Amino acid sequence: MLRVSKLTDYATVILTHIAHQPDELHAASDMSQSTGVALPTVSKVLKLLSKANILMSHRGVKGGYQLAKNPSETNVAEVITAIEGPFGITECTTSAGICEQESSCEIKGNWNLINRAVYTALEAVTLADMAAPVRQHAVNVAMPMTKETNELKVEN
Amino acid sequence: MLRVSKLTDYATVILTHIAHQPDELHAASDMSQSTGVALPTVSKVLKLLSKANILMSHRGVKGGYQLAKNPSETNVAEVITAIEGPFGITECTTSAGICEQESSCEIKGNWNLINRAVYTALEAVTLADMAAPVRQHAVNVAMPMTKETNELKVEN
DNA sequence: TCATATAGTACTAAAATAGTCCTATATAAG
DNA sequence: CTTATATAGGACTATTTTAGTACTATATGA
Repeated sequence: MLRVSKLTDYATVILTHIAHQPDELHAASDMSQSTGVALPTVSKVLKLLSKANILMSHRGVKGGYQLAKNPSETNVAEVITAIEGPFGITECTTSAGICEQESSCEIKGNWNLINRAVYTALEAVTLADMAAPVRQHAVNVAMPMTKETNELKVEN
Repeated sequence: MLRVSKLTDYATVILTHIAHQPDELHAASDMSQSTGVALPTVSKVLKLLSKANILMSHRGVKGGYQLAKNPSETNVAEVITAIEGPFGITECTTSAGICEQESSCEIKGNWNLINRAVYTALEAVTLADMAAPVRQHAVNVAMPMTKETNELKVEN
């Protein structure tokens, strides 16, 4: 588990598809056909992406959706946030004040660090990366939490 | 979103607590009191952790739980897996053959890379880290997916 | 002005998660 | 050897979240 929702998965598939032809308008019905996802569901996803300024929409006859930015300027973290809301690996990461134990929680700070690390990893992957074949990628993640350093260091 | 379950969160709190006194036995009822989580729920978590060999259990009077290994030898990724099952950021990452589009999916490979990156980030954080105060940590994540390299490179 | 496409919202159904309870088994102490 | 106490394992219920659908409004090109 620790899974993105199905709608988020659809979103990445749809966006990758659109990224291959960034200058054309793509109607929801076309996207439904080419991805195999039901039209109402595709529409829901496209609306959410549009609201988050990842897609631009054009109404009316010959309308449709297209990317709002270059494929390299939209990343996976943004897509997840657009579909699922604020990014948080624990409840208290997103919204403070819900957990009763929050004030005395010893590990809240560490969860925040982990959250940041996961976010950074997802932020580093763009639509351009998703549209490219796999073999041309490099993944490099290191997250040492040692006692040698004395300050929080997050690099993107 | 992209959230670990509440039970996983409880698990980390409980394990961090136990990590402070690794040589003592901790009864479920004690853990319930000190964490504020209901006893049946705490028990459920402890059983799952025990089954995954993260905790050792002792039955009977004066029984309880203790860490099966050193705090530095258990990491957050293991804890998540113990509570939530196999680690997978998308459905197809965990179990192939469920998604109908899998055979023609263009982005499956990229999701696998992302999954690996997230897992590596979580794997790098141990119980010893969680039990230590926040300021003594360093987080360093880089995940360039460029066209310059020609092979998959994953470093832990 | 009409056909077609998105916008927005509300609703229903399904699935995953959380939480509880009960019975069995092990063990230390009296 | 009996009893109190603790975990083991499984089944079950309730709750919450997610997925999916439907309907009405609005924009736009022909």
